[in-house]
Amino acid sequence: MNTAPARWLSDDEQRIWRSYLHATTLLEDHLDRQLQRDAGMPHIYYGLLVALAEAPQRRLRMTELAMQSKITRSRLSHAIARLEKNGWVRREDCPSDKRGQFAVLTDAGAEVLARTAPGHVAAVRQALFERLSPEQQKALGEIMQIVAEGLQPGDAGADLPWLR
Amino acid sequence: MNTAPARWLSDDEQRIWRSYLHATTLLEDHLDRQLQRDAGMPHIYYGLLVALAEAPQRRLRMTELAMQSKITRSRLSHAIARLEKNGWVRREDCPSDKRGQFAVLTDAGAEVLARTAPGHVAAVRQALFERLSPEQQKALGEIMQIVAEGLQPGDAGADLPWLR
DNA sequence: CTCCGTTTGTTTAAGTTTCAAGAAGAGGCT
DNA sequence: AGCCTCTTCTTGAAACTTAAACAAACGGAG
Repeated sequence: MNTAPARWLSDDEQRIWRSYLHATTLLEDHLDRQLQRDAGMPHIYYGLLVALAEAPQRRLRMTELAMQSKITRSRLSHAIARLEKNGWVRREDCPSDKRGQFAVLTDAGAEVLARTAPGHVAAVRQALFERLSPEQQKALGEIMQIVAEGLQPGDAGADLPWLR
Repeated sequence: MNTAPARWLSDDEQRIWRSYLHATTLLEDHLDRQLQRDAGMPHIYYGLLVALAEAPQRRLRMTELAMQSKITRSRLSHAIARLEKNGWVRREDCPSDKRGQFAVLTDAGAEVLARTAPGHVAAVRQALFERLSPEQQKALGEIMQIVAEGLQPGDAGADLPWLR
């Protein structure tokens, strides 16, 4: 229950918020379609492969991968099951913690990434970076950094030197 | 087929893009949870009720509602079916076009909106506007406007009733 | 008027995500 | 050792989204 006077959004704020909603849903749909068509998987799954490709030994613990990707472990479990069925990822037991599992990028997975990354990058570039001035790009980065930090306090300053 | 040299993202661009992905997924999850808890529906469904509430006669043709909300007609069809089951929306035949359907906000739907809007606005405010300077808010609006326009050319400032 | 391509909205099935519950190991405490 | 609690990851069912196929109605051309 909230006794404070419910403050609505100003006209400016409403415009900004709606632009945000439109742009983010359109962009997500756009990239999802692009990747579904060219790589046979949705955007999030692609992100999982990227995270694995960048990790040492091409492998990550399930929990760490889930956190990096901002998804629940449950969702990750299903997702990895699917990627495993595609032969792009394989699971390995963790020797030091018998509860643990590693998700490991297979050669086939790396190959899919190598084949589809250029097209995806091009799509991102064309939909976002090519349309924004350098100042706007910089502002966007700062804004999104602030928003993310606000919603997930604690993972920030750790490895983000540019935020001070 | 693309013969151009596949240009990867620069370090700066990568940081910006990752911040974007993190922030947008976190914010979407955050608002989805908030609305699921307080209003019993996901964010998109809430947006449909808002669109109807703002429309003349509290009603919109399915196609128009789908376009305003940036979703497919198929998805809308399912969504309205669910909202109808909740008693928040009802369908009405269009007299002038026998294929057409109106989605109409019911009193119960309006009541749900009135009850839950303040909490939702507060969540948006707290997660976004309270953390950004006026300049950043302005920049965000411009950036998102550009991105949306790029992905859906033709619906720009043209018809935005909320634009007053 | 009939034909033909388009628009409107729904439906089915397959895939994805969420939620709640649960199995199993880790780790501490007595 | 036994017990308790937390963490890790998985499972199954329900909800949601997507893609493709579809029926019905529209509307223009011949």
